[in-house]
Amino acid sequence: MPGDESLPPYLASLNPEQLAAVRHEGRPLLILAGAGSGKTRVITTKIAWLVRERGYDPESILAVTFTNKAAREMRDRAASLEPACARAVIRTFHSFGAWFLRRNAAAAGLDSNFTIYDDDDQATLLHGALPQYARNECSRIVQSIARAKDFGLEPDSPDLSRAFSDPAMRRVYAIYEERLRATGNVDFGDLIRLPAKLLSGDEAIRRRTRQRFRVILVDEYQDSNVAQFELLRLLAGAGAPGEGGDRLPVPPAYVCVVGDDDQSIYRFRGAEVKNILSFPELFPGTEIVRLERNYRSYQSILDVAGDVVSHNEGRLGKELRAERRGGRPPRLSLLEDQDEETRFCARICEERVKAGGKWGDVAILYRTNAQSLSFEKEFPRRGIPYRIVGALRFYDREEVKDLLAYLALLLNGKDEVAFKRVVNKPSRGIGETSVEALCAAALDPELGHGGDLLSASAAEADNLRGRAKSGLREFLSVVKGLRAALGLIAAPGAEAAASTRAGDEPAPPDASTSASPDGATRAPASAQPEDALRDSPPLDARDRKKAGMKPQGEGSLGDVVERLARDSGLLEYHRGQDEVAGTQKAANVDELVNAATLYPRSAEGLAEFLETIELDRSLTAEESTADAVTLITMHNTKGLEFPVVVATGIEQGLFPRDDDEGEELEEQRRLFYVAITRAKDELHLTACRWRRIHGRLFETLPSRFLKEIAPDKLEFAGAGAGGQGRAGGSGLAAQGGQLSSAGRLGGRQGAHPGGGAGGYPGGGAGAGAARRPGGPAGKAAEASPWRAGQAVYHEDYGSGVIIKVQPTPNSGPLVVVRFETGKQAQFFPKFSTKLEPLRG
DNA sequence: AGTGCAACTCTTTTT
DNA sequence: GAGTTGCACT
Repeated sequence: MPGDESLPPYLASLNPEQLAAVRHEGRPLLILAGAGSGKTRVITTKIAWLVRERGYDPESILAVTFTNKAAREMRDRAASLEPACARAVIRTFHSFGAWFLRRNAAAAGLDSNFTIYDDDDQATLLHGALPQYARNECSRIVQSIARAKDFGLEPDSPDLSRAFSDPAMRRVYAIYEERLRATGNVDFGDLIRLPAKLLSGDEAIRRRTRQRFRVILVDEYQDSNVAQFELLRLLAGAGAPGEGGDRLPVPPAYVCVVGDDDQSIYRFRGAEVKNILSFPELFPGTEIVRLERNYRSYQSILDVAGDVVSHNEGRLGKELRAERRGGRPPRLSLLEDQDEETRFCARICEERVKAGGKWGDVAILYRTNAQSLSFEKEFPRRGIPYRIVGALRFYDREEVKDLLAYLALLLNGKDEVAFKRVVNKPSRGIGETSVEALCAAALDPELGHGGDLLSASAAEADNLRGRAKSGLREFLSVVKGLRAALGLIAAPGAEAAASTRAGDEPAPPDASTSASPDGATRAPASAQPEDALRDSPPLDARDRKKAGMKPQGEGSLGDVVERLARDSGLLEYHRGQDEVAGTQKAANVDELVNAATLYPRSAEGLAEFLETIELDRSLTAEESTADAVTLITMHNTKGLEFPVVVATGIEQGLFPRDDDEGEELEEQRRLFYVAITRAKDELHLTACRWRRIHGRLFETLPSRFLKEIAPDKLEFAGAGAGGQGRAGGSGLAAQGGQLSSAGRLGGRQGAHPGGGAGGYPGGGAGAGAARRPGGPAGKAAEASPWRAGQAVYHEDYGSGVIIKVQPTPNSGPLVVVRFETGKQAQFFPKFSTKLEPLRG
């Protein structure tokens, strides 16, 4: 639109494409927003514009993102443009799903106080149902089940093979589902799948929902999976070729999705790039706006990013142009090993600060979390403050999870996973046998406990022996006291706290909702009122803190958690552990108590507290504002930017992995693209010649991605081993040539055992020879029987074939063998007597 | 039932 | 290297 009118200030600074995206309305809109193109600004401004200029009720606007952080930022920024936007529903996909299910719990067959199982809980649940599968097998199966749910597949879906290769898994999936439904809880996949099921199966809910949400915005759309697409389609009431065309008297909602196909990096979690690639076909009449002006990086950095991603096929096509011309080319440093890489990174941080910058200007990026370790060791030594994003999660700690499990059990006595976790914690003499008996009793239809383990425990306690019996009684009395404190059951000798369930319909006198002999009541399974969806969304902990909210009245949830820590004996137990092991467990317990003080002391407060934690597990105690270097995985950097970025470990075998090919390889390339485009001013890339993986040393080559960059767009810094300086400072093109040949080798590493060092321009003959006792690499390689493709025989496993060979510094080659049985194993032929090569 | 030791698997990436 | 599992012993 031409600037022929005077724009209100909040629109005036937008560029023409951004303005067009903001002021678009009507048909579906796809905004292709390149990295750093002001995407969040466009979405938030668009929300404000719809409310202000187009008269939309903020509550009729639904905006979904993929991370809690993005949702928070979007909420804050929209509200700062237009205060009424605070009433819009701006959430992550999963948090929206939870919100929706709580309001339609009965129809979905759930407890309204359901909790959300993480992958660990899922594995525990499955292991309980099918003990013949080992615990770690259960973890893997459960991952596949999650994947199936991402694809929107049910146990009886015909194309379930998309998630499982083993047909026996169909039954396992079905059993898992049955067991999960018995707990009344959900897993992450359910948060998407169940709302979609409700919407497609229940016309009243569908109508109500569509009447409410007239605008649907999706951020990071390239990361959506099949189930999320389904949900979007049902919410919108459009884009359904065929079946979605129901006869509701509600026109389709206005749908606007924003994304960047080049930044799709969650395929492993079920994300479908196809969703964004084919959006225009799935939502007929779609209009596309491209945001290609990058306000973040120098052109020199974008050039590199562009080179890399141009090697992918199947893109919508987009070229980022920097508003900041020029800049120094990114620098590639080929280093000897991880220690040198660590020191290299430290030096970059130190130099930045010496030059007047801040620690916080620098981010160190890596592919896997394990790589953070060497930085964590070295940085404190050198006095470099750092912050690790994503790892070391507070809520994953043993002691914290124990307390959370107790809390979940208070809300829902059918929570088998929580029950098993805490019934004997600290040790009360209740062994596995007793626990299994109690679970069986709870699920036995004849006994009528309806899966409620607390009720079953109370009834069965007498059938246990000695210590188990008294221990269980003890446990039950702790639980009972806490339930009373929450107002879930009438407190003995106190005023009926049950009536303080604020804001909810009064609990019906329906006898079926009251099961436990100790008087525990389950949440009422009553129908939801028509306008249930009118509730404004609950605030999360950060919002609460910011608003200085403290629960009024009769104390906070913190009191309950504190009492739980004391009564259960866990606090005392952990104090003891801390003394023995020098840990901080008791302090973590305090921390959790502290977090809970922001919530009211009620069943609702507790459910909200748990949900916040379950959905935002990255939440650290306090977003520290201290100036510190950021240590972060490449995945976690999406949406962030830093003046200085060091992307480490750009090595073949690590990034990409040797077995990455096809779609997966393209995804890794996109991940590299994301990493590169985080840098505003300065970008460094590092690759080590020796890399320690699983505590073992491997010789590596620079990543094949590096040779995809035109040599003149990178600056090369040599190996610099022992501070010897750069390798051949002249002729970048020549070095690029060497690198290219390295890349070729890298792609076929298995066929060139011991020949890896050729990729390192700075390596020099001396250093290389010293590390290869066998003399010239080529010769040694030809003499060796350990080559990929070689047939072998193993005393225990039979015959197989070598699929990969990795040189190591001291142990000779490491060979990976796939046996005819399908088993895969690695050996050091130097040490193993059981493996021998077969003559072809 | 709980402890201690040896062996084994695993690694991407996260809502 | 780490975390977990399985087994034997107390």
